[in-house]
Amino acid sequence: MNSEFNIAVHSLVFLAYLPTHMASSDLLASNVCTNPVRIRRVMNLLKKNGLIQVQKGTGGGYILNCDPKEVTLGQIYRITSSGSLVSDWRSGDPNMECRIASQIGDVMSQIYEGAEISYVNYLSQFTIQDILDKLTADKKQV
Amino acid sequence: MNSEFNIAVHSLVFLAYLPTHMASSDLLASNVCTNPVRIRRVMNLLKKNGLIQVQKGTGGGYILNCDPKEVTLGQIYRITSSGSLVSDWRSGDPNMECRIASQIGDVMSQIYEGAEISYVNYLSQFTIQDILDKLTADKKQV
DNA sequence: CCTAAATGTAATATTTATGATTACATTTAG
DNA sequence: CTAAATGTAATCATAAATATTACATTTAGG
Repeated sequence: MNSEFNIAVHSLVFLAYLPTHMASSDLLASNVCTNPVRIRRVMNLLKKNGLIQVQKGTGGGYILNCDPKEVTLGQIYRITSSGSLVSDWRSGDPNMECRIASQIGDVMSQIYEGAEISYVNYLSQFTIQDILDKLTADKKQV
Repeated sequence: MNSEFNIAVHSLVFLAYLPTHMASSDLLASNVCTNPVRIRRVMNLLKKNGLIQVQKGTGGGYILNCDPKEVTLGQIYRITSSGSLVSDWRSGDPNMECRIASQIGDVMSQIYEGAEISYVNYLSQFTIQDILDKLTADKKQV
């Protein structure tokens, strides 16, 4: 899987952590440890889905536009990475005579479709706020 | 995800389809549409886990050594592709000051661990025989 | 009105991952 | 003894992922 899902979750958690602060792509990039262009591309997806607001020009950047308790990792996955579980390599070949070789590609695709649904369901049990809470919980003193 | 899981499933279904036939890596490779070296590597994993028997030398090859009604895609996934769901790219960096950036890699890893478990559970509902049945079921006449 | 700082986005380069090929040692039936 | 098979390492080729560069556009503020 590519890592845009990670970038989206990280960025949203960051924005939820500083909800009044306008964060630039440079700031997000250095926190996430990637480059600003990737951040802008991912943020653009999140904007199109209404999860953040964007301010262009001087002093601009990104700010949260959703309730972190309501947005789940399942939603974010669907926005950034839908279909990524499906193997792009298919065994066999539809043009072959053999019933196994000619059809198994389709059968495996169906199974991956189901896996995708089960994966989204799993991710939907976590909200942005859940992740933020894990990160800001005070640690036991040693 | 890499495609060794697909190759393993396809090969096992093929062997289950011809349970008395010794299939060479060349034969499997041409049915799966890949090269014999990959087949042998994957078959070797399956052999180590007792799912097939191998006969070296002239006239050798692979033959099923399990009950296709008992072996699930979950088991096969664990053999060939365990951990492949975990994104190898980590956002943030443990050495940074920021609590988000320094810890989110670990938190996301935990989530991927859980996803892996849920994925294996999903795959465990399908057996080799289930796949074979889908492929050999007679189609409606048109 | 100008400038500096920001996003949007395309094009390109670099790096990493995946898959294919080649080569050869080993095994074994006949 | 030979031919046909597996096991496996090394190398090559291709594809995918990520980073960089470049530049058009937007906009706050002097």
